Amino acid sequence: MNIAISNTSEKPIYQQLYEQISAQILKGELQSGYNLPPIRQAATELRVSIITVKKAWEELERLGLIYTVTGKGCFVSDLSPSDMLQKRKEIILKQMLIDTSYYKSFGLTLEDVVELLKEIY
Amino acid sequence: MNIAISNTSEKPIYQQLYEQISAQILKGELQSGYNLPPIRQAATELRVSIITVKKAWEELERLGLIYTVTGKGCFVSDLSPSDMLQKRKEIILKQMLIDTSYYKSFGLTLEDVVELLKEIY
Amino acid sequence: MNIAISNTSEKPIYQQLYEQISAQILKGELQSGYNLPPIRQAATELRVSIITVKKAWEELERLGLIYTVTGKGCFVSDLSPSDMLQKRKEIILKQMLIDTSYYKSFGLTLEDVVELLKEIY
Amino acid sequence: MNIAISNTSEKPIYQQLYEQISAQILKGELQSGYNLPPIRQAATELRVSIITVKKAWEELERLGLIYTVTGKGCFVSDLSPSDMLQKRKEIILKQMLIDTSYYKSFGLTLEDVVELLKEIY
DNA sequence: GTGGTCTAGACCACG
DNA sequence: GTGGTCTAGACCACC
Repeated sequence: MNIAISNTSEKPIYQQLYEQISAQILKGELQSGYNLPPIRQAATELRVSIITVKKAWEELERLGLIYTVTGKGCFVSDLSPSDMLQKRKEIILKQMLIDTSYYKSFGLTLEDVVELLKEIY
Repeated sequence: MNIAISNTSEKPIYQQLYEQISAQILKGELQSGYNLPPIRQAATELRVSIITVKKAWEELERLGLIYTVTGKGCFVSDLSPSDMLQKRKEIILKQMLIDTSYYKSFGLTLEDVVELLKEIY
Repeated sequence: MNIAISNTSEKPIYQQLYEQISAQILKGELQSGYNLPPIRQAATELRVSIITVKKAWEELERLGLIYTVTGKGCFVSDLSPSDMLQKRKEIILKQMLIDTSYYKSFGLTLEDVVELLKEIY
Repeated sequence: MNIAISNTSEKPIYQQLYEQISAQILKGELQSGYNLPPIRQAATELRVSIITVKKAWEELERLGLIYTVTGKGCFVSDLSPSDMLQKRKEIILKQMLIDTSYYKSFGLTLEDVVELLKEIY
């Protein structure tokens, strides 16, 4: 569990949390069955409220990335590599559609975008 | 003035406003000296609050894209084509840096991103 | 808004809330565009926490039954009668599958269940 | 003893246990005098805690479906067929009252419910 | 005034 | 010790 929280970010904390964890799961850094830290422990370590952690965990469960066993803990779901690729693609494409509509509003062509990307990536 | 407002969007309305107008200015659709509609009129037409329009206009002024003449109205600034290109690049790169950091968090390479962009652009 | 809360019920309060409201929407008692009471007002009237109301409203939004306009309030979605029938059926069937599996575990046939239902309905 | 346990279910494990066993007793699958497996053995086989099994057995005793002989084990009670029918009806009706109140909250008539039941039973 | 978020602390059922 | 829920009160952005 390697999480960076920014209190000054525009993004809500719980969203920062589930975005980072979902990325780690879909990259394979957190493997199937991995036992997430108890929400209270995570809350203490990250210096946020229990409810904030809970909200992030709930979103991860809704995405099918983790499952909860009351009284035992939360665990990374058993996803096949193809499931993971599929989910990863879904999540990224969703964001990319927003990004491209922004670029398009400035009149950028695909070539413009690719060129700029190469500069900064 | 061709603006689309979404009430249910996550983006605040004033931000939707100034993003769309700044894009139109930097694309050259709204040319130097163009007289923006009076705040009250814009508010009525767009069915939003006067305060919301005021905030958007203020942000545009802060960006140097428009200037206000008290009692006469707001006008698109006189930017040279190179200034406009420069500003456009600044704004887009600022957003693109955020976008790419998100892609990177999922472990995507430049090639991955370009490929996905080609699919949906 | 006619809601009954039971603090002694096994069901969490937020669930009681969204179940009752979703039922009212799908029965047509709360019509499209109906402005739900502000969460703070609802919390005060129902003598529960703001967060509890928020959680219920969030679930309703997730179900597509209401939508939120920040700064303005929450409103019942514009569902066609066929959409409503569809959603109602989905929700009820989901529960009914659980119920029937319970009846089946006792060896009851469809006829047994129907007969008992007629007795108590 | 043919029991299926779900860790991710909303129902507590001890409840899953006594519901399934009580159903088996009342269906006649477990007959009078049947010696239930020792708590420790059941716990091992079902991969749950001893405490959990104990709680389920206690609930069954409370329902009058089994009795304990200290040092010898737990046995299915000697119920007459009419007693069993009576108890079975009680338990099922109790649950059915909850179920029907839910259906009623959505405005369903007896006919609606019966029709849906026929679809899925 | 409205929703959006967050905190700190509490009680409960469950295992 | 774990998750599940709830409270009361607070600050913020937005309209």
